[in-house]
Amino acid sequence: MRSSEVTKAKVLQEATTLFNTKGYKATSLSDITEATGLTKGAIYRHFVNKECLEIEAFQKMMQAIFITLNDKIKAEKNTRDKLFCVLNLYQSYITNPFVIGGCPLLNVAVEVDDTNFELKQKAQQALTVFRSSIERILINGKTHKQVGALVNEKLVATILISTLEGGVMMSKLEDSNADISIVVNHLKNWIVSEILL
Amino acid sequence: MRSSEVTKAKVLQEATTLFNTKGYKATSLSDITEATGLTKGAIYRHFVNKECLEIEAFQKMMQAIFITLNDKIKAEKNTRDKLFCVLNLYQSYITNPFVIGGCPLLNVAVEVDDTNFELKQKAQQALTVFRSSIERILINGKTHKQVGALVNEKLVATILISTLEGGVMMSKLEDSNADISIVVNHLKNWIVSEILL
DNA sequence: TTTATTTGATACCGATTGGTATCTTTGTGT
DNA sequence: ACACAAAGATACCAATCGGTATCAAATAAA
Repeated sequence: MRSSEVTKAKVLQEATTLFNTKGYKATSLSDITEATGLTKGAIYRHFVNKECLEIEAFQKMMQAIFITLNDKIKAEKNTRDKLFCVLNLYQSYITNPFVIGGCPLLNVAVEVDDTNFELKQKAQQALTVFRSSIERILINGKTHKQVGALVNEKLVATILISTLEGGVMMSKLEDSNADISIVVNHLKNWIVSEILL
Repeated sequence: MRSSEVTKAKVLQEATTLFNTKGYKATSLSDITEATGLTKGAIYRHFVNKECLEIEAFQKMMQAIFITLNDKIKAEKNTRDKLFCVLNLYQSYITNPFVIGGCPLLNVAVEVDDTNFELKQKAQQALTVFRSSIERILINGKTHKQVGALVNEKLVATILISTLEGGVMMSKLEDSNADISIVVNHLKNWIVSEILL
């Protein structure tokens, strides 16, 4: 790894953490220079402006999450355990912060408005990717006779994501893992009793 | 109403909208002076600093929502319709923006960190109030034999809030009411089939 | 009507924002 | 070892931030 790539990676790493905890707009360049020990000149050598850094950081974060999640999904054999990987991911946002600051998708989705056009677009794409990977599990589950044929996979994906995102929001606000645990437990029961065969 | 009260109310009104759409930190004093047509001097006559304005605006917004919601709940006779009032409130965040910018509780919960101590505390209190008003509906429903005796009202309240908040987040991100409609419809079915007698 | 108080406007403050031009240093290929 | 390009540091920029001291106008009390 070239030294410049190390620098860029360090900037992305620190910026990612700051963006996901303080917020994108609320994180200043000086926050990033302070965290990295670098100067503004060094940072702007690798990113044309702050908006590009924001987008790259978000993309890199979501990519890392998706890759990790997909690996875990692939490692499981049956539909139930594959779906549980998704629940465990959200549980981990609170209990075992893979990336501190909660769910990056939730954070961006709530922060952006119509002035952050590109970042919002990236968040929309991330949601689409996430959605379809859940739907794919369910569709594959149907072909393997593990999921009820009448199950609406779009509906299930929406309910899973919305409930989990809300659970993360509540747990983060309360500084407690009670809510996300309740949510995950409830969804597990729901999956077993209503989705799976 | 004294003229100074009119001014303060106008500032709170415009600030509320801006905070709930752009975000609290992202809304500057000049945004507010521009929206109200007033000057900084006039605003700081009524609010000691921006943080106090943020807190008062959030409090006023949540109070208005709770009062409206409670009125609608009281106007309904049975448990089912009372619970549906809560669902309709969240549906309205998207379809009939009582206050534009989505759910104020969600917005604050996601934006605040440990540096916004007081605002976070107010959001926590709002969640507690909201939670217990749902639990109260369920407890009253039990005494009137409309809710199953085995129903865990804390769990139900958590599931309802988390799912609805997540639904608002998704619908706002997608600029569509598809997700919140799916969520509300699903929760209505759940309430009828699993909660009510 | 005169006086006193409140309310809002103006002009300013230091600090910080994102961003850039320039210089020095570092590393690399020959 | 030398030349050249890439990377990072320094110093600056205009614009904006939240906040305030002061002044004028409007209102209320006398």
